[in-house]
Amino acid sequence: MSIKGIFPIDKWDFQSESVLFDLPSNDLLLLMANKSEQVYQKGEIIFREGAYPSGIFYIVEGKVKKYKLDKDGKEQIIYVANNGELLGYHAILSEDRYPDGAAALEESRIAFIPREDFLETLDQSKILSKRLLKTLSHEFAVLANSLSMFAQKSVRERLALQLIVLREKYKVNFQAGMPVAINMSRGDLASLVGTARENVVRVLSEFKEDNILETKGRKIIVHDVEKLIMIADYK
Amino acid sequence: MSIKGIFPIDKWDFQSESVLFDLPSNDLLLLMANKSEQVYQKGEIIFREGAYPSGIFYIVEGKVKKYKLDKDGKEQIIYVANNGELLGYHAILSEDRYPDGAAALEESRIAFIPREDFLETLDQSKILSKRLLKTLSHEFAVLANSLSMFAQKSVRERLALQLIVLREKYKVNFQAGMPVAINMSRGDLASLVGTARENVVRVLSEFKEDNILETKGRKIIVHDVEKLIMIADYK
DNA sequence: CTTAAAAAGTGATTTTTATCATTTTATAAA
DNA sequence: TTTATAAAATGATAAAAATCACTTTTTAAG
Repeated sequence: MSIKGIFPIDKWDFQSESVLFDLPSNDLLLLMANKSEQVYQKGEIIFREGAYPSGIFYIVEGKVKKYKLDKDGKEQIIYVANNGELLGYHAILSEDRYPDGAAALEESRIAFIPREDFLETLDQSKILSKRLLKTLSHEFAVLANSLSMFAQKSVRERLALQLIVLREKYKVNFQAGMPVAINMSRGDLASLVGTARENVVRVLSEFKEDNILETKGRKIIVHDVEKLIMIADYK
Repeated sequence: MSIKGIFPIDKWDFQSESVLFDLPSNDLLLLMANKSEQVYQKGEIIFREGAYPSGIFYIVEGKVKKYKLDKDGKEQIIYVANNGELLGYHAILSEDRYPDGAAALEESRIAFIPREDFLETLDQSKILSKRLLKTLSHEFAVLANSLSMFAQKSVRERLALQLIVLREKYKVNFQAGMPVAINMSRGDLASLVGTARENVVRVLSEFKEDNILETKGRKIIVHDVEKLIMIADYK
């Protein structure tokens, strides 16, 4: 059984991979006319919060964290973007600066599309504009969910929830029953869950005790998603 | 001096009032062809989270809370919408159900625009579509800010911040130096700040001690916004 | 392989926040 | 005005989370 039957994954996941999917070839050609691809190393910054946007990015392969830094430099991860997702379009569309920064969570291949090409294609393509409206409204729902999660759930519940979501993102060539390794540092996990590193480690140990998961170095292998779903949803 | 010189209010405020402003009269006529206006009493529900959207709403006069309920019925306010703002368009655009509920915070006059009229106007009006893209991307920035606020700031800091924002929303015919009364129950304030009612009361008492504000019954009159800005921004 | 540096993990303690019990004050209907 | 009801306020205590100090393990460079 897919996770969709037992957990509402789309409440926690953007759908920006559907923006370019099967776009009319005219539109796609125009959009991609001057694209340039680049490989970002793990930890490398793609753009910084507050910078003026020069274009949008498409994740060909890899994972990217979108985050904000507070004035003490403490990082809060807003979202983990995966293969096929777009980055940086909010700033262009809102005619403002990047509302958050983006950095590679692992070695990632990312295409850059200049601002002008994006805006021109948008101007010509009703379908692109419709899809962006759809994606952005869905993102609103996702962020509203995250918001109330932070306001109302405990660290234990939030960690359980993020592990469920991350497990989906770290699936590659997944087959039922196969283990999934979440390869993320405790620091990043802490900044995603919104707590201190030590608390993440402690709750992970509890989860190990309860045979919910095992850790191999930094890798987290989830064995019992159902239990995580229980913990995330119920007290 | 306006608050904009000393506090980035647009980081915390949507801009959906600009969506319909000065829209070409053709578009506006089409959109408003079948609008119907209704008065909602304080506390009355406009739409419920999870319901299928039948249209969008325009706040002619009044204030509306957008909120989510957790499974124990505990409320989390996502946003306080004011005069001139639109409601309910996310659900229509994402072709999904309402991601949050909406209820009147005070007696409010609200216009309803049927789904079909909204979609038809959107289909014909490039400018409407552009404005929605701009508004939605800006909302992303606002929610990202709220998210990291919840994850990183203390109750005291969050309350200070929300009081600054609410003070702007409760300004009517404001002139420099004039007091502004925030007329909101401690319960609603608590669900906006994401804490228990008792904590809101306690922090408000501290603020009274420090001559930052006074309370008259449920009304909160802010005397020293600068101090609130200090508290919200700095430890 | 060895080893230095970085990351993960543990324990003790403090601080913050939530919860529960109760009193005081405001509000609005009779 | 009186009075019942709801909301606000206060105090004590419990629970959750943050912080600090430290040890152990992992990782990757030489």
